[in-house]
Amino acid sequence: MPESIPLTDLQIELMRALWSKDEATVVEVHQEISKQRDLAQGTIATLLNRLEKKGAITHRTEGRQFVYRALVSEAEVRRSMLAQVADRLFGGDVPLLIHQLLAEREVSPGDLAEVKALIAERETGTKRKPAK
Amino acid sequence: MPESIPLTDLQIELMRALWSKDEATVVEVHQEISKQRDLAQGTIATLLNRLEKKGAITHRTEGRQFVYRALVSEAEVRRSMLAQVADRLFGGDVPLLIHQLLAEREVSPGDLAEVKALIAERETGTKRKPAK
DNA sequence: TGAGTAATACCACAACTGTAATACTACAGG
DNA sequence: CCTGTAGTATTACAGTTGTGGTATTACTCA
Repeated sequence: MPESIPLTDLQIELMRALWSKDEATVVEVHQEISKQRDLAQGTIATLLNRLEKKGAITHRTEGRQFVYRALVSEAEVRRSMLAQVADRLFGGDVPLLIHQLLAEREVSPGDLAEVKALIAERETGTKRKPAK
Repeated sequence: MPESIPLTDLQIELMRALWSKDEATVVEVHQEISKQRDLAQGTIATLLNRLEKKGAITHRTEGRQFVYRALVSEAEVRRSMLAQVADRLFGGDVPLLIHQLLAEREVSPGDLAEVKALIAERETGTKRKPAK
């Protein structure tokens, strides 16, 4: 596991912009972010810079523009951040966490069915999880 | 909903110490934290101070000691942080989140059963969710 | 070829975090 | 009464974050 860089909210927003399109110039990221909040383009550039220094992204140069690309995948970040919350806040109690989730938000019947299917899978071992 | 103060990891650890015993002196919190990491007592005092300034905790004075108490409940923090992750990182996709959870960690059969029960509850509307 | 313009680089700044040394204060025991 | 000591307050400092102004650079088009 790549040693899981911790990301702040804003940083995650930037990463999302990159994840959503694989590669993006500063301007593109800026546009993406602008849908949510109003930051100067220079700010975005600085933030991307810092993310690069932390190893979360890279860039290549295309003409005079920088084209950024994520180095950590969305899946990795999801994994580590979720694990973080599950462990530190729920003491690893997965059912409790799921309970919280189901209790506090609208979940469509279709989604419930989906979750049930997931559980069935786990139970029958259909999708074998590598024996530890 | 009390406007959900954001907490860092260390801060959550402090809060956990308080949550676990309802009230605690600086020394007690320090002892609790010492199980995990090695911080000076003065550091703990400073951190508790800052948490108080942010409104996450209060204290009363007992003799020359401060007895701290959490103002935000563990449940509230769980709620808001989980919502945070669910929304910002999973785009609100609860099944995806649960999938991640089940895929990445050991879940006992008992826990699976528990989760199934939760879902059944939701489905039958035992705990009625207000029709949207 | 010169000027406008679009990009990035560089620098600044305040707030917050992690961490602790040091100073101050008040009680307990002699 | 004086002093050790246990406890809190004050101050410090470096690193990170959020934010943006200003300087540079390098195309593009007349």
